Amino acid sequence: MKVKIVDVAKEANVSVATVSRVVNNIPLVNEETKERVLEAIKKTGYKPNAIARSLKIQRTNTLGIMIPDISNPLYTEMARGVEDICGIYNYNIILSNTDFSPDKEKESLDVLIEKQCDGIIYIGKDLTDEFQEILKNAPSEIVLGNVMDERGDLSSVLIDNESAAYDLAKRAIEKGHKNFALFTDRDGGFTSDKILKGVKKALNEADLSLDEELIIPGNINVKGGYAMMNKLLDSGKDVDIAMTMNDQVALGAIRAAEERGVKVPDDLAVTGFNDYWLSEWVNPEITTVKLPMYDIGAIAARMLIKMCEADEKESKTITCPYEIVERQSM
Amino acid sequence: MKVKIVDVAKEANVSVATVSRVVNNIPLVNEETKERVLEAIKKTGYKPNAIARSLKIQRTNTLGIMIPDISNPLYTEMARGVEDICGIYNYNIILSNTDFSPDKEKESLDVLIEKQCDGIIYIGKDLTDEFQEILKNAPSEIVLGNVMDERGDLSSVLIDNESAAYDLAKRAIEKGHKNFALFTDRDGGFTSDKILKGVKKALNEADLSLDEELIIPGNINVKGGYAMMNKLLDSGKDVDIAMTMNDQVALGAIRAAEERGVKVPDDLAVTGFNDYWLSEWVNPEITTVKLPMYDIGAIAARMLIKMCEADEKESKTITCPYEIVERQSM
DNA sequence: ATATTTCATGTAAATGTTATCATTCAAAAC
DNA sequence: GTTTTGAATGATAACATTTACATGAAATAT
Repeated sequence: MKVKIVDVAKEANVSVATVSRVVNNIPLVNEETKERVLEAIKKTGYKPNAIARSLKIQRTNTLGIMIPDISNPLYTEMARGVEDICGIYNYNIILSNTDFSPDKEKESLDVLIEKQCDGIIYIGKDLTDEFQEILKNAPSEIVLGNVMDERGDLSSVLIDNESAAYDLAKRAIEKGHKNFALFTDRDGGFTSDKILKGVKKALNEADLSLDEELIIPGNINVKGGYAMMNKLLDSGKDVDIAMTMNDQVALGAIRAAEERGVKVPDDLAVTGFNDYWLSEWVNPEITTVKLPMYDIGAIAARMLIKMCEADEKESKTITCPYEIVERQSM
Repeated sequence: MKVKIVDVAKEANVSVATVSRVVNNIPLVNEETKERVLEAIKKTGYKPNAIARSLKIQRTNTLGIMIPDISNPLYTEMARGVEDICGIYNYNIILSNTDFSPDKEKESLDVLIEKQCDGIIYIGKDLTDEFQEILKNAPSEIVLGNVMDERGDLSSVLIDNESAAYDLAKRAIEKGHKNFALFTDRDGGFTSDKILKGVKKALNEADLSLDEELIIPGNINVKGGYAMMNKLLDSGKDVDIAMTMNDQVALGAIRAAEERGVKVPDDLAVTGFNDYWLSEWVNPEITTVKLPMYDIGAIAARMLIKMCEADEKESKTITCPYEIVERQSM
C-alpha cells in the first residue's frame, strides 16, 4: 500500500497539516517538529502525490507539447529546448505527436487540456483557421513554436523564413546564378510558402524570374530530395541552382545529381535550409541557413511558463535570428 | 471559470452521477436523458478533469519515459516507438531527459513517481547497482529499454550487442581483415563493453588478437569519430579496419581518413553500428548493423502497458533481432 | 494581574471525479 | 390488489492533498 501524508503524520505524532507544511517548506513550523517529520518521511518512504496536490492547488506544473514527429530532426531540437527550460523551472512535459494530422491535433489538444496542462506549446508547420480558433478558446495558455498566427493574436516564436530565403537567394544571385529551381513541400504549409515568397522577391529585384515549371513539389526528406532532383534533371531545362527547403532534401538531391554525373556545385549548385549537424560532414558540405531550432523551443517554453505564472496575458511574437552559412554546395 | 461536472448536471437537470455515467459510457442510462446530457456537455463546453479522475480511480493512464537525450538520434527513435504504442492504448507520456547524469536520473524518477505514472520506461546506456535497487523498489511498473539488468530481474527489452559485434567482426575477418582497431565510448557503459567483448571473441576464434593500444576511446558522435581516427592514424600502426560503436562516429572517422588521403574502404575499412538513415546517403555508404530502436521502444511500451493493466507481475526480458547491413565502407 | 500579541499546531472544508448504495417508479408476476 | 422485479437515477463517501480558520500556549505589553 502506498504511504500517504496521514501515515507520516501518525508516525511523527502531528497533524497532516504540519506534515504538509514541512513538505512544502512553509515556515512557521518548529524546528524540532520539522526534524521529527523529516525523520518520519524518511522512515516511511513517503512521496507526495502530485495528482492530489494538483487537484487542490489547481496547477499541475506541466506543459503540453504538440509536435508533428519527435523523431524528425526538424523538431527534435525544439523539443530539447523546451525540455531544458522546463527542467530549470520545475515543469514537466507531456508529449504528443500529431503527425501533421488535423484530427490527431484536435485529439491531442483535448487530452492535454483534460490533463490540466498549465500551458501548451503548439509546434507544426501550419495553422488552419479552424485550429487557430480552437486554440484561442483553450483554457490553457498557448504559445506557438515556429508557426505564425497570421490573422490572430496567439503568442508565437518564429523565424523570418521569408527573409532567410530572400537572403540566401540574393547570395546565389550575387554568385552569378540565374536559372533557379525550387524544391517545395508537396503538402504546402507556412514555411514552404514563405520560402517561395522570399526567393521570388530576390529574383524580382534582380529582374530575374522563376520558371513556374521549376517549382518542384515533393516530400521533405532525403528520398524526396532524390526524387525531385531526378525530376528536375529529367526536365532537361537549363538550371544553375536548386534551392531546397531542408538539408536532408539537399542531401538527397546532391546524391541524385552526382549519380547522373552532374557535379555539385560546379555543374549545379544546391542549397539546404535549416542547418543540420550532418551538413558539414558530407561531401560536398551543404550551404544552408542555420535556424536556431533549439532556441525557438527554449524561448517558447520560457515565455509560456511566464504566462502561466504571472497572469501576463498580453500576447507577443518573438522572431529569432538566422544565419546564412556558406559551405561547398553553393 | 472552468465548467465542471456539476455545471453540466444542473444544465441537464440530472445528478452528477448520471453525467459521469454518460461521460464514461456506462450503460444503464436512459437514451433520452443521455441525449440531454450530451446536449448539456456541448452547450457548456465541458471537458472532464483528468486529474480529479485519476485521483479517484487511482490510475493516470500515463507512462513516464526516462531518456538520456531526446535530441540524440540514438534515442529519438525509441521514444517514437513508445509514443506510437501509447497512442494506440490511450496512454500519455511524460518525458524526462537525464543526460546520463545519475543525479538527474534520481530526480526524474522521483518526479515521475510523484506524478503517479502507471509505468516507467528507463532508457540509458548503463544501469548502476544503486539505481537498479532504486528502480526495483519503485511503486510504478518498470521496463528497461536497451539496458540489461545483469544481476536483477527487472523487465527489459534489448539487443544482443555482443552477438551483433561478433557477427560483424566475423564478417570482417572473412573479408580478410586482420588488424583491427576499435573506437569505444570514453565513458564506458553496457553497449561499449558488449561490443568489445563480441569483437574479441570473433578475433580469438580466428586466432587473431586485438592490439590493446588500438582500442581507442572517445566521444560517441561525429567529432569524436573524427578525433579517434586521427589518433589512430597518428599512431602509425598497421591497421586494416576500424570498427566504431555508432554510425555517426563512423562518418566522422571516414571524413578524417579521407582528409589524410586514406581511401575508405580500399586502404582502410570502417564500420558503423546502429544504422542511421543517413548512412546510405553518404559516400561511401556505411556498413553497419541495423538495430531496431523503434521496435525496442514499441515493445517496451506494450510490455509496460500490459504490466499496468493485468497485474501480470512476472518480469521478462525480450531480445530483439539485428541485421548486418553491408554497404561500401567495408 | 490582565490584555494582547505571536507562534505553533490542529480541524475541517474544498478540489472534481467515480462508484457504492439507496431510492423511486413502473411494469410484471402472483 | 399486493408483491416482486428491474431499470433509471440520486446522494454521498471516498481519493490525497492544501489552506483558511480556530485554538492554545507562551511571551510581551499594559
